[in-house]
Amino acid sequence: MPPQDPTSHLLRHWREAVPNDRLAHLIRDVARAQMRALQQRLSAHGVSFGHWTFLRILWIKDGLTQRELSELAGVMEPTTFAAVRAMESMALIERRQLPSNRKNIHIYLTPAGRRLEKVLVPLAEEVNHVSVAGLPAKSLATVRKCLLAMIENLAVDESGPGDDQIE
Amino acid sequence: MPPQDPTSHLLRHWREAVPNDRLAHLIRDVARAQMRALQQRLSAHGVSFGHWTFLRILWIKDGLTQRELSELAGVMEPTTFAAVRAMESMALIERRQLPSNRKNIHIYLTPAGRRLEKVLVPLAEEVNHVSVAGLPAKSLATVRKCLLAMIENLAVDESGPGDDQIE
DNA sequence: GCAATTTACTTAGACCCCTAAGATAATGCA
DNA sequence: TGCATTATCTTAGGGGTCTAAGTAAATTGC
Repeated sequence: MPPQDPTSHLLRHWREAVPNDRLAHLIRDVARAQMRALQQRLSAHGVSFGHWTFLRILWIKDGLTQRELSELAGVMEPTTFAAVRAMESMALIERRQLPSNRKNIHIYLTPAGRRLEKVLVPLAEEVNHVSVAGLPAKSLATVRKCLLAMIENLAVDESGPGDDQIE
Repeated sequence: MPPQDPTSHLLRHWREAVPNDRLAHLIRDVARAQMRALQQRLSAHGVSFGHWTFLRILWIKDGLTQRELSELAGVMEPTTFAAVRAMESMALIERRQLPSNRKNIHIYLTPAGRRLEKVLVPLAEEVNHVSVAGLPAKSLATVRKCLLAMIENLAVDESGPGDDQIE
């Protein structure tokens, strides 16, 4: 029985042929493996990974506009739009227009959406826990610091050439 | 002029509201930022990010079957199939059946596909270079080690419950 | 007050990745 | 040999993400 799951392929791949270079691929593969692990757990509750991203934000504060939600999630608006539409049809959220502004659409959790917090958050914590098992806190602090620095470096790269912003 | 690029959103997001937890999201965001950075550079040469993944492997060794290519890339076969079909239509690769086996399809680089190596590899190296700028080699070694351990942890999680393999 | 600009949501289309299932060739075994 | 099993490629369909462009409301500036 050959291992069917993608993460096993990944594992052999990295064990057998790690070029000293190509940190990017390693990061990407970890991201995918983590996503799959969470997705698998979420699906038992009828929630997709994409919804999780937005629910997390809404549990902290709802009533945000789609634009605000997009910024907080770090995705473009069409992505948010699609997720919001799907979650609305699942009755996890509601979209309301306030009389003060007919353009902005505010997203509110329904009771069902709010209830999911207690169910879903432990699943994410479990994935986090599983994935860092056996790793010293000090190393993880280094990982966090490096990843954050990489995001900063890449943000400069992305916005840098072309439009030099006034910061 | 509000910053339009997603990485800037990400950056503010992580600077302003880093929960001590949620390493997963950080990893995911770095992966996306890196992918965007490379994609942007590749697109100048008419190559998509998906093609890059497979070209990298084929530059090292071509003539692989789609199955083998999938394993090495760490993706499922339909993903490989779509990429291979696209690259064939771009004349970067050729698909050949050997007389010994009419089921297996072997993927070979065309001269055009092979030539891209010299053009594209430096772009990936540049992204790597940009993203780790200013980070000490020792920290990066820790990052690499942790990420590899995380892949192992997640692979166990994914294949573990259900079918206990004989290893 | 109204035209021009900006902002926010939406649509359309593309790419990457997955799962599930279909088609066909190769292999194993009675 | 011939049937059952397995392996490989393929198709279908869906989710998540992006860019580019369309629509409509709000704001700005004359």
